[in-house]
Amino acid sequence: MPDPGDQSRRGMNAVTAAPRVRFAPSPTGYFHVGGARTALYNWLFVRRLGGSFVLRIEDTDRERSDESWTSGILSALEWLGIDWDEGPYRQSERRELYEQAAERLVRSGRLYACDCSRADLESRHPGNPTPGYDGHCRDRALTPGPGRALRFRTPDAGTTVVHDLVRGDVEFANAAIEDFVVVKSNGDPLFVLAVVVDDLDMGISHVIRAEEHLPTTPKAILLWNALADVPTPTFAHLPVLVNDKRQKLSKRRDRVAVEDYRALGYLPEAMRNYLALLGWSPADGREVLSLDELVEEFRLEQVNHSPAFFDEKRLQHFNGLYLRALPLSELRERAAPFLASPVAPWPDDAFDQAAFDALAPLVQERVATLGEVPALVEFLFATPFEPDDEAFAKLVAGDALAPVVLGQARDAFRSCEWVAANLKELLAGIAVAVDRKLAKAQAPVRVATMGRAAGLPLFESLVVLGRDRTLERIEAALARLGPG
RNA sequence: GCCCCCAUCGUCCAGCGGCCGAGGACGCCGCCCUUUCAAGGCGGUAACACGGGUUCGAAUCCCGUUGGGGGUGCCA
Repeated sequence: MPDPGDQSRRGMNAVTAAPRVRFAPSPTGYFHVGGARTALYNWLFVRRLGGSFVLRIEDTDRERSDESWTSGILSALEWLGIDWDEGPYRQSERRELYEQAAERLVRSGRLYACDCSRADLESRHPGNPTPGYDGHCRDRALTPGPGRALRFRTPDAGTTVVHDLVRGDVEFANAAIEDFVVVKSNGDPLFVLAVVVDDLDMGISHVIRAEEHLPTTPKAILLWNALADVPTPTFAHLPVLVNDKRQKLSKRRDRVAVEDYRALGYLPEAMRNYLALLGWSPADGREVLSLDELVEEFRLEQVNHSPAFFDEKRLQHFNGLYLRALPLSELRERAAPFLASPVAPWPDDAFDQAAFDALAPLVQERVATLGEVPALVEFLFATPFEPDDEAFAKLVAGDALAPVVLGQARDAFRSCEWVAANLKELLAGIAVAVDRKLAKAQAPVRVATMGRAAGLPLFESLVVLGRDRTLERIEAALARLGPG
């Protein structure tokens, strides 16, 4: 009998044939960036080699899985531009395959029935915090049936080696691998069985997934070799993504849903670029790479070994780069959803595309995400217009010269030619008159007309705002200051 | 507890025995530019966890320690 851990046949597959990979998320929560990176690495790997990307939904846990999570995963993948060649397959629809495999393994003696409850184990090993299964039912020859789980009879000796493209060979002593459950006592197949049966059935050549799966891989290999006489897939275990406490990203604890970033106005190409660089970098050190360049340069063998922190600041940097590189027409299209209901802080009929377009170039170089766009142009569309209280208090009400500046600006703006250079020149003159730098003199005018202490360049903005509204707002500010 | 993985600036990466008195990027700080804010330019800050080996020579190889992480009894 061959050593079940024997891997000598490995390497015969997928060397010349096109690789087949699978991305296999479980629909038990929103899709987070760690899953997105795993999907991306699978995708990059297989695209250059002309292979196939299979999408498989691992929903064997009926308690925790939900179809709504599945649709979220699919739309997030689409948004990122990660397309699939097959699927999505659902493990919940493939149950028969797992049952057949389990039957075969029972017949060949690799699986045995077990009726030990958790309490039984505890009573046999009181106080033992975490022992593995003790093999109690191994030789009891129980008949499989309801109320009895199916366990895999693991070898007592020898070693199972995981050949990993990222980590090299990782060895596990078979003696340390307990007889693990493969089918629950209620008949449901467990993840480890379903995955192996599917990978086998789908002809998967490379299993590229997060490092958290590495410890269960020897079990999968044992199972695989018990089921079929074909080489196991090649494995690649990617370093996990961690939070600021260096713990694995968790759906419950950490707010890192791909959908959230989309809603905040991150571009998929920026997200992709950033994600690709989380755990890998091209040989030449470039950091901004197009999709084609990523496909061309990406190598699993170059993937880092240590966990990476998802740094939103850095993502933001990449997003800004991509945003600024967009042609204006494209920026306009991408920004559109953020300028309309339900996102925009103004009614749809208050929006004026031409006004936005006029300021778009100035907007473009000031935002890191599309979500920041509305705030910059809100002064054009907000109805009614209300200056920010804090800014008004500080830069208008709190400035003894503000009434003078505002009053003179109103007078000067009343009849001049309405172009930016003119407005600037007029206000510069007022600045001189009140003995101030232009930078400080423009502050009260900015707050009165644009509502905020900082934002787009003042004069260009006023040109688009128009003379009437500009004068109205200055009057309103003066009125608010009251007489004297 | 046991098994496994990992270990270079705060963060993400480069480094695969001499080119390293450690390089790039983000962040942070300063300066310049400037109608605010950005963007941009320039400069600065800051790391090989520790201890043993191996070697003429170690961030790079080996061992150990420490630290971090992951997995672990019918989740995936």
